[in-house]
Amino acid sequence: MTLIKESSTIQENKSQAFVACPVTFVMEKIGGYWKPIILFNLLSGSKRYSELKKSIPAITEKVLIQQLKQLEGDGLLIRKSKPVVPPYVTYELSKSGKALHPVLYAMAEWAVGNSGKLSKTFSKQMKDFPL
Amino acid sequence: MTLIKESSTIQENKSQAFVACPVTFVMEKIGGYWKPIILFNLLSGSKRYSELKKSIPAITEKVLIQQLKQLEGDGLLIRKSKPVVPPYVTYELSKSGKALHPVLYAMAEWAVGNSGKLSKTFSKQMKDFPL
DNA sequence: TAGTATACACACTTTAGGGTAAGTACTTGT
DNA sequence: ACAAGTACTTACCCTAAAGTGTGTATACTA
Repeated sequence: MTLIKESSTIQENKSQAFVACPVTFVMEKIGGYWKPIILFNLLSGSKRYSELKKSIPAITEKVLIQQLKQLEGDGLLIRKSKPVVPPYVTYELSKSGKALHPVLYAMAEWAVGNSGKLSKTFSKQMKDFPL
Repeated sequence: MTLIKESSTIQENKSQAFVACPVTFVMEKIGGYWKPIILFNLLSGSKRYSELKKSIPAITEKVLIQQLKQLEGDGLLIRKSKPVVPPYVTYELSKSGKALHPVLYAMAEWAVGNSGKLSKTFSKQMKDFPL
């Protein structure tokens, strides 16, 4: 995790917007490209690290843990590990993580309605959407 | 606008996730850091370029137009310009842009409920939330 | 005549995020 | 003896996003 330069204008700009706009606050937490996908995959319940990997084949291991750590740090999910060999680690949504359900759901609904050709694919996914 | 290298693994990864996950589809459209904020500011109605700039002081001009162009390109908003001097350009949400309202609203609600100290600030903003 | 306002455009630099590849520790299966 | 599985970690590199600064056309105003 590379440190953030204090003089970074980007960060200053972000923190400006951050206090002013609730939507930006959300983007700070789940704005990373993979985060919504990870949360989406955890909506259906707790999963092992390896299960997540299988669910999201396109993500690399480094990025997956990186994002998981950040989400954990932001209190959106909870990591549970059993002290066994081989390791057994599960991730599940925290209370505020679960509270994101309406957001993810609204996103998915919008995708279904506004994706044109893809809508059929998405509609299938929506059938499995955990309500 | 720099061209995207076809061999880019990132893009391949993204397009993989893109077809598989509705949430990712949404992130493709509004995933940029500033896009939700811009959309949020346009929810209340059409605005001139300069008004947007004032509403979002932290964004630079370059990034603002860049994002506006992308949003326009993705069909989320409509640009209208009057052929006068000085120029008079307004931006407003398109139909699918307006359809994002539930998403933005869900985000804002989540922010109000999960921001701790900031919740008061956000609650004030929510009073002005265009329903 | 110089200044102001508007909505950009362009070139250049910085930064954060993400990708690649390799390694670790320990046990179980062949 | 050796590979395989598990959940990571580390070091290095590349790219896309974002920031900085300057320029432009035109009309109105002081």
